[in-house]
Formats: sequence, structure tokens, C-alpha cells
Amino acid sequence: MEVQHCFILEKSGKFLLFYLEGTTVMGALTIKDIAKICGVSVTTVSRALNNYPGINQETKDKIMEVVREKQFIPNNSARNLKKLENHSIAVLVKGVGNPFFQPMIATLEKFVHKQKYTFILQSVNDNEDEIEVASQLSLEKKPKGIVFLGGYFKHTEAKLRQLDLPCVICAVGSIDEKSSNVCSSVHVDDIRESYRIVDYLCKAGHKRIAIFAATREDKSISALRLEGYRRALADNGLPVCEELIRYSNEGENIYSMERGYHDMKKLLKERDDFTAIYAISDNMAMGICRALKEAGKRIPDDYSVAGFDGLDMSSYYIPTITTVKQPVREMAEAAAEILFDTIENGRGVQHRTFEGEMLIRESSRAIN
Amino acid sequence: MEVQHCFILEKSGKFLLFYLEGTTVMGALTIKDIAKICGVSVTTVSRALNNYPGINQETKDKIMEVVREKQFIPNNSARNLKKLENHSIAVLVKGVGNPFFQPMIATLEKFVHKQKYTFILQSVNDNEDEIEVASQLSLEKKPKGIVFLGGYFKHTEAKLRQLDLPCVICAVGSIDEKSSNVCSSVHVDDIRESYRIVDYLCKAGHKRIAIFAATREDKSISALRLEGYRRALADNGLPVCEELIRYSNEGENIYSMERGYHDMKKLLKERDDFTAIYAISDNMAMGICRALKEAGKRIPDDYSVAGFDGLDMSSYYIPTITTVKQPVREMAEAAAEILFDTIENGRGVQHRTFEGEMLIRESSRAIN
DNA sequence: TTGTAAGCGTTATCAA
DNA sequence: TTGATAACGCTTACAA
Repeated sequence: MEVQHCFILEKSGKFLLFYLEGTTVMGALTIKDIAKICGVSVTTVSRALNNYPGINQETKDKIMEVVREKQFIPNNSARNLKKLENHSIAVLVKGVGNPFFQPMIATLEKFVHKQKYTFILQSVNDNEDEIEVASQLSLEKKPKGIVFLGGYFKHTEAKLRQLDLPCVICAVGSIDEKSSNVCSSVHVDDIRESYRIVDYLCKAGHKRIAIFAATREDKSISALRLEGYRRALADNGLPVCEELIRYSNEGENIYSMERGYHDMKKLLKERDDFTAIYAISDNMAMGICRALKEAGKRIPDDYSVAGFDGLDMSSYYIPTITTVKQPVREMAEAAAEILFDTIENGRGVQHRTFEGEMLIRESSRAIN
Repeated sequence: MEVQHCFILEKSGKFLLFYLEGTTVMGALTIKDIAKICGVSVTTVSRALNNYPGINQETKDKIMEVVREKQFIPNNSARNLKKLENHSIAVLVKGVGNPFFQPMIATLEKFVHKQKYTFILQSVNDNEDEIEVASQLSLEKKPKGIVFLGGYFKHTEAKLRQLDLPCVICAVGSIDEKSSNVCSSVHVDDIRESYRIVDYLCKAGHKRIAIFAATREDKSISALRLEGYRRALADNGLPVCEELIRYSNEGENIYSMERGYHDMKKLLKERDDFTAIYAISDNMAMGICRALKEAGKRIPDDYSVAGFDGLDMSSYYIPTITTVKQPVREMAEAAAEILFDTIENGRGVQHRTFEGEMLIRESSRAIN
């Protein structure tokens, strides 16, 4: 091992070993050390660091110089502990990585930064309770507001109220009626949008339409979109064939391409008494297309395929996927607006429902 | 506004307003309040909360009962401030949302949990310095180790050493030679893998192969993959046509489908003296396919297309994309192994290079 | 313009 | 088995 040139600095009573480049080895510097080095009090250093008024510019410059030189980083835990609020907005996403949320996250971040707030992106695991995570985060970082992306939101009013923070639930299926007194929300009407696309398929002459839903027990978006499907069939005088409702098995990644692919293969083996497949996510729709292609079927000649969401990807796929696009950027924008309206103007809970956009593309056709 | 039933609790000298459900309205409970309610000291509560030995089971049960009942959540900032270490692993991702990282993140999380560590996922913005973020996080959460996913890593040894934490850089193009004394790494040999796929195209009879690279100035994976391209052409006795090297413009989302799509349209307008297109990302390759399709070109009959990465998506696309797949799950596993080997066994810096897997699929063909 | 000192909510050390 | 009490590193009255 090579001997390194170094120097010693007294730090909070202990001694610090420094490399020449200024890199410490025995623990991080604190505001106290900076104060000592600069020959001022910690208060003054704090003032310099936080751009507080009432500090001599020269003093400030000198301090900041040392801060830079020593690469001092203030300890956020200590800050958060002391501070009552944290000029920041937290976004909790159940399933970062889900391409559906990408544009939303980007939009939110831009908006938040424009308002000069700090943006905190917190991922929530599938098996975690988003409110639990939110409570922890709230205590720890003390943000001014929270946006929830995804998840299910079967929460009691008490739990939500406990959060005691302006929050907006965005793009979540069924919101507990009770939550709506406490939390704002932004979403599309899943039943209506689902209805529209199924209605389109019916009007295009499809009489037997398979649907790929989530689990049989689902009470969230899948249940809503399935309801839209049932209503559209009913209104078009078509019977619902329960065999054509394809629920996902446990453990499958419900909305994934993989699931669409495998379940489509299975469906093709089981029956062929349908002319269209409606998947409640674009991802599944693409997996379905692939399965059809491998089975030698042509899209849309042999089968029409429709999805839901309007992922960017769905317009690059071959064929492009017929779908109903959720206006994700607008929705995220609205979520942010509502949040800031609550934070800065004290406005109460708001609920906004957006219209989806029907995109009839290459994967579907009219039959006669 | 409806009047709510509530009760009052003295809290740290102040008074708290409680709803009947136990929800507080005037600030969160602290360990002190719990101690007071239970008639024990804060130390004892802390011991109960942290599963420390040397506490009467009955006392513990009673405390935990109150904790549950009052929905007490310990303040993490205070914990982090006091604790020297935090039985946790942090994963810093430049570009969460990038589908390439999804399986890696999932693999890492599983591994970390299996080791009974807490998993911290931290997203790093494009414009942020990953080492800066890591330093902050290290100070704030005091994790036992860090995995970096993505980014560029042109960092001085001093900056990296300053981190003073076991860390592994995973799936990053060019690692500064200096960093390698400080940080472990896991990656594929971008030059070699790129060489292989271009070599395959050459051997398949393609003499003029366009490549979609990142910016002209890039010094990262793009530069490496481009180098592989040049070498493969050279070894196959083919000249490099600089016009067929398509750099991305500023501001474009360099590796995206969108970029592949637009730049392919442009390329088609400009020239047609090539038979294959090699994109340094699968995403681009799919955008390219879409552009070709819209131009009425057939793949692979008119043009062969190849990508890089081996995204799951690339096997569901129509046509499936010829690519070289990075063994992302194995790489993530290796990164975790190395990290824990360093943390628990004190092993030094390690570097592992993985082989990619050539996947010759529908988007390319041999020509004669 | 600067400094002193009292917390913020925990954990850790010691003594009981 | 428990409890005082001193940190942890910072912010913030309040005083000078």
C-alpha cells in the first residue's frame, strides 16, 4: 500500500486525516468545522449556506470559499430534523419504470422546478402501502405536498387525513369515496373510455371481442375497464361471453407484454370464436400482436387488436396499436396545478376527470 | 364544516388535538409521547422499537401496542442523524424509467432484501452529478454501499475516494482509469460486443452499414460502440463512410425510439446507399423499423436492422430485433455480490466483464 | 452584522 | 431490566 501525503485537521475535538486533494478519510466535516476554519460562528455559516439576509457579503464569500474548497456538504438529516417545512414536493410512484408514468414524472418534475421547489421522487414497492411510505416521507423530509402515481387507494379516510398534507392522487383507478374529501384527484373515467373503444370495435362489426383483464378479484382500473366493456357490448346488443374474458393468473406481471403474449397463445389454442382482442393495457396489446404473428395470424385482417393507455411505444409498434390515449402530460400538469393551488392559495380538494383520445390505428379494422 | 369528535393529549408540553380514529392534527407523535403514555422512559421505547435485547417482553408488548394504536412512526431524520450506519444499500440510477435498468433494479432489490438490508432507490437526474448525489445520500442515510446504474463516470479519483464507501459501477461505458482503484465495476465490453454484431452484418454480406450513434462529442458507450463498428468494418476490408455515421443532434433524447424514427426518415431522404442500419440501442432500432415501414420498406428484405442491449421489448417487436443482449440480471447479481463481498468480507475493488449474447432475429438477413 | 444557546427526535453510554 | 443524559448536525430565537 502506497503512503499518501496528507495533513491533519482538528475536527470537533477529534482529528481528521486529510488527503492533499482535500478528501477526508475519517468522517465528514460539519458546519462547526467550517465555522472554526473561518473563525466565525456556526450561525454565520448557516446564514451563508442558506442565503439568509443580514450577513456581510465578504464574510459570506469567505465562508463559501472554504465550503467549496473543503467540499463541505450539509447534513440533510439534521436539516430535516430541525426544519418544519422543506420547500419540496414529493412524488410517490407505485412502479417507477412503468413507461406509462415516465411522461408524467418528467412533466411533474419540470413543473415543480419551475415553481422553485425541490422535486423528490420516491418509488413505492408493489408490496408497500403508499400511505405508509408517504407518512414516513412526510415526517422525514417534510415536503409541502405529495402526488401519488399509481397504486390502488383503498384507504380509510383516517389514514389519509393523518397524512395532513395537500395531496393529489393521479391516474389511479377507483378512489375510495371517502378519500375524496381529503385528497384531490386527477384521472380519466376508465369506464367511459373503455366503453368508447369497445363500442368502436362493436360498431366496426366485431361481435365477439375477447378482453384481457387483470385478476378476477381486481377492484381497480381493471374492474372499471371491464365494466365499460360489458356496457358497450350490452348497448350494442351483444351478449357477454364469460369465456372471452381472460383474467390473469396470480403472480403474472398483469399488464405486461409477456402476459399478453402467453395468454394470447393460450387463448388461440383454446378457441377461435372471436375477431377482436381488447387488452386493458398497450403493453399487453403488443404482446398479443406478437403471439398472433407467431401463430401466423395477420393483424388486422384476421384479428383486430386494441389496447389502452396510449403509450408512446404504441405508435412505434408494427402495427401501430389502436388504443385510447390518456392525456398523461396534461394530467400531470393538472395534478401539479391543483397541488400548488392548495399549497399556496389554500384551495380545497379538487377532482378533475380528463377525456381520453381514441386512436384508431393499424391494429384494428372494420369487418362486414 | 362538520364538527368532529376529538380528544386532547398533552404532547411535549404542548397540546395535541386527536380525532377519534387516533389521527392527530397538530403534529406528529414522538418517542417522548409514547414514553409518557406508556409510563416508561424514551430509552425503553427506543429499545422496543429497535428490537434491542435486555427489555422485558411485557413492557415491550405494551409499548408496541401503543405504537400501533397511535400509529406512531419514528422520525427517520433523527435516526439517521444519530446512527453511524444504516444496514442499507443505495442504488443510484441515472434514468430510472430507462427500460434497460428495470430488470437490474428488480434483481438488485431482491438480492439486497435477501441479505436483510434495506433497499434505497435513488434517481439521479441527467443534469445532476451522481457522485454529488451519492455524497449527499451517504451523509443523510449512511448506507453500507452504493451501486451506480448508468451515467458517465468521468470523475476524479479524489471525488470518488471522498465517498469513502464500497461502491460498484454497473453498466457504464467508459470508466475513468483512475476510478478503478476506488470503485468496483461490472460491465460488458462495448467495443467487443459492438464489433461482433457489426461483424455479423458484414459477414452476412452487408457492405454499407449505417450506424446511429450518440453525439459526435460522446466519450461514453457510444464512442466505444462506434469504435467496435469501425474495427469490424476494417477487419472485413470495408471502408468507413463517415456519411453513414449518424450522430444525434443536441437536445434529442439520444437513445429513444423517437430519435431513431426521425433520424431514419431523414436518412432515407438523404441517401439509399446502404443495406443495413445498426443502432446502438434497441429503442432506436425499433424507431428505425417504424420509419422504414412507413416509407414502404420491408425488413429485412430491403434493409437489415440491428440494435444493442437486448431489451425484453425487442423480442416482442415485429419484426423481432437482431441485437446483442447484455446479461442484465447476471450483471446486477454480480454487482450485488461484489458489493456485499466488500462490505462483509472486506474484499477490495473488483472488475467484472460480461459477455453479451448475439441474438440474430427477424430484423436482419444475409444478402448475396 | 454576528454570536450564544436551545432545541429538532432519535440512539448510545452509563449508571441504577 | 430500566432510566438519565449526552450527543448527532443543523436552524433559529434572542442577545449583543
